[in-house]
Amino acid sequence: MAHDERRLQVLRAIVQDFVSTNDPVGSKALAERHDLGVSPATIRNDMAVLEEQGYITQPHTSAGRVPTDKGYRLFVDRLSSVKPLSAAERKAIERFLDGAVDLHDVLGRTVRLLAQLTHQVAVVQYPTLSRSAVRHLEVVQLTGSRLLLVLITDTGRVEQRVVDCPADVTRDDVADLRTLLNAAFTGARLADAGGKVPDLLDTAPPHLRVLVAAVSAALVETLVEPGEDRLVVGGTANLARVAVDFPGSLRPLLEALEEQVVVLRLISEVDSGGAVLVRIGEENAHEALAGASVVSVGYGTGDRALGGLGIVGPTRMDYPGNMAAVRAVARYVGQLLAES
Amino acid sequence: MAHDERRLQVLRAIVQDFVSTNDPVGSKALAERHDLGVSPATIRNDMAVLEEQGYITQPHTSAGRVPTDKGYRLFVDRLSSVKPLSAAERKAIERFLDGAVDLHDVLGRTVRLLAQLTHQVAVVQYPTLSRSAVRHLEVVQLTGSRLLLVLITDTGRVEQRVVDCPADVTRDDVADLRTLLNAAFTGARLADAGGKVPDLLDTAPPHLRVLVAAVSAALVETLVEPGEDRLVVGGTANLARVAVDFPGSLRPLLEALEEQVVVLRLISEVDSGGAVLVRIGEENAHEALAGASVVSVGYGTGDRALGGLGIVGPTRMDYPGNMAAVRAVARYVGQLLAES
DNA sequence: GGCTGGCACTCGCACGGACTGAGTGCCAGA
DNA sequence: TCTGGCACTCAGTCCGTGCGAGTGCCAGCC
Repeated sequence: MAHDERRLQVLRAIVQDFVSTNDPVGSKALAERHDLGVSPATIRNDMAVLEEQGYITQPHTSAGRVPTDKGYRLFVDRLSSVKPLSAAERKAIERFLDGAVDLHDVLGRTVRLLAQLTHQVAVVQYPTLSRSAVRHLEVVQLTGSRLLLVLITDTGRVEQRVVDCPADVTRDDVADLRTLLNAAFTGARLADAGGKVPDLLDTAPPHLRVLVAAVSAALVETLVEPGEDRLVVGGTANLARVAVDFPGSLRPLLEALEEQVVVLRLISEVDSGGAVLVRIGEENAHEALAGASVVSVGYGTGDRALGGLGIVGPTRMDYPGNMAAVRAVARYVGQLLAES
Repeated sequence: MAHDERRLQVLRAIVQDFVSTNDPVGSKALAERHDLGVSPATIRNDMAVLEEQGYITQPHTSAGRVPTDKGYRLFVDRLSSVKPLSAAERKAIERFLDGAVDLHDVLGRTVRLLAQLTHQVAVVQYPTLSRSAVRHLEVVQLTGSRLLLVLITDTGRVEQRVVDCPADVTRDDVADLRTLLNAAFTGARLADAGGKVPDLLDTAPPHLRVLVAAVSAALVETLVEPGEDRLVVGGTANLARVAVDFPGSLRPLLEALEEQVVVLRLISEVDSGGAVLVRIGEENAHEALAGASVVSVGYGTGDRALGGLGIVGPTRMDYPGNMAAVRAVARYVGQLLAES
């Protein structure tokens, strides 16, 4: 029906205007600013229907309309077209990320870049350990019985863990241990590492068994520990800019961002197909994020998803633009990590 | 003169009351809440003098008085006594920091702890590389000509850097390189590393010279690079709580906190004698911090300062309490790092 | 049947005046 | 040198009014 079609145009126009002006939008302004081909009165009728269906709402009786979460959802799903990045923006991404010197640097730059492109808070997850493979394991002796185990993954992540051994170990033991560990684990996915421990223990020379057991335990623990899925957050200053969209206070949101676990869950639940995921307002489940939207996507090398990245902002945000930025940055980071 | 003495008591009372209530404090309230032994009228005379001297000011004509930066300065320097931490707080520090599993973890816990104790934004600097010593250097071959150099310091910091070599290297070369590097640098202060490079180059076998040169260059670069002085920031949610103390917006402050360089300079300029440093309002030089105070102190093992840590908050803060907390945490972190 | 112009109605908000009360400075007296 | 008294100042609050944006509804038109 032609009706429905026009009503959707009206919804789109409302979202666009509201996002850019932050004023509830009325029928008259809408008719003036958009070529809808009908009079304000007709738009009013459409708005009444849209409101009844729950896509828009009025803050108070004599005000214009504002999109609801449901309205934004419809907008994102059916009304927004892909907004390609400008050449300048693509250029900026390259310029910004090239010259990064290690993983820490790459992710630090990524988060700043994303915050700058979207004017929102950006979050980037470190490549998940469980999906990474072992590039090298290093054992450094700290004292007689304390060893430092250093894990280097193929994604460039470096993790360390102090291991206390039951007894003093010799320099030769350390060297043997290093050889054994690398033979067993190098190239293996960390997710599979746990399964290799029994084999390793069987083949290890008896006098090293205890040592190998202690060190493998630390290794497996390192990757199982969910706290080890790190997160980089940046651009919180952008929150101050949009403070007006968060009545009450920014506090719950800032707290949620510090509570890495919460954000981690959001960011790491990425679509396996590589699509950009948008969670709007109440869809976020976590209370502190009820007034916020999260745009996230997985990044990876080739077919392997390494982690997630995305942005957090008010529900009143430029979804098409932010989705494009998030996707572009993820793609570029994926490439960058594949090279190294 | 007894006069001066009482005037200082009045200033102290004003600071204490204002910090706890955030209301400009008047002569009557002061006389009621503190045993100054004189009438409000007398206090008014003292206040007039204090105002003339620039220690306090009135937001508007018919309001009470508020301390100026200069007033807080006098309070910190002469009027505040050390406020020992409660047993519960000491206990909390121990409980919080024990069980940390690596340096990253220690500093993460420290920043959270400090934010929680002081209800302010906390910042902790990673142990400065230049003051650390090399515990171990590891070389991992990524591809034929790309090496990953991993530096482990005696403070538990692990840094990595990718080194592109002019030509392919063999496995034996890598092993030799590792031995050479560790022989030359292990145990040396990183600040002295640059000076050891020429010697190392002289003694290195000719076929390894180019390799050693490339890798040493990367090493020296890593430690010279000031960007490598990392920072952990936490408790920004506390800013929202004290938003009222920052009239314009939190934005400049949040930006300054993200601009690590700015904060780094503040935090790393610590007193060599180990005293807690307080910078109040305008004393901070940096514009965005004009309305903020910074309380910082160096932490270290024994006589060696490794880095700085501290808090950032509104000028209206509990100086004695925060100074005590910062000092206690720094002391504990120093111990913790000395052990490992 | 759908669109449009007209119209009465609602209600948030900005403006302005009056009031209140906390706090001050000053002065005369103890 | 301190104190009580007193006149004065002025930010914040409350309240009433007017304005204007925006709506819903209805009768008429295509």
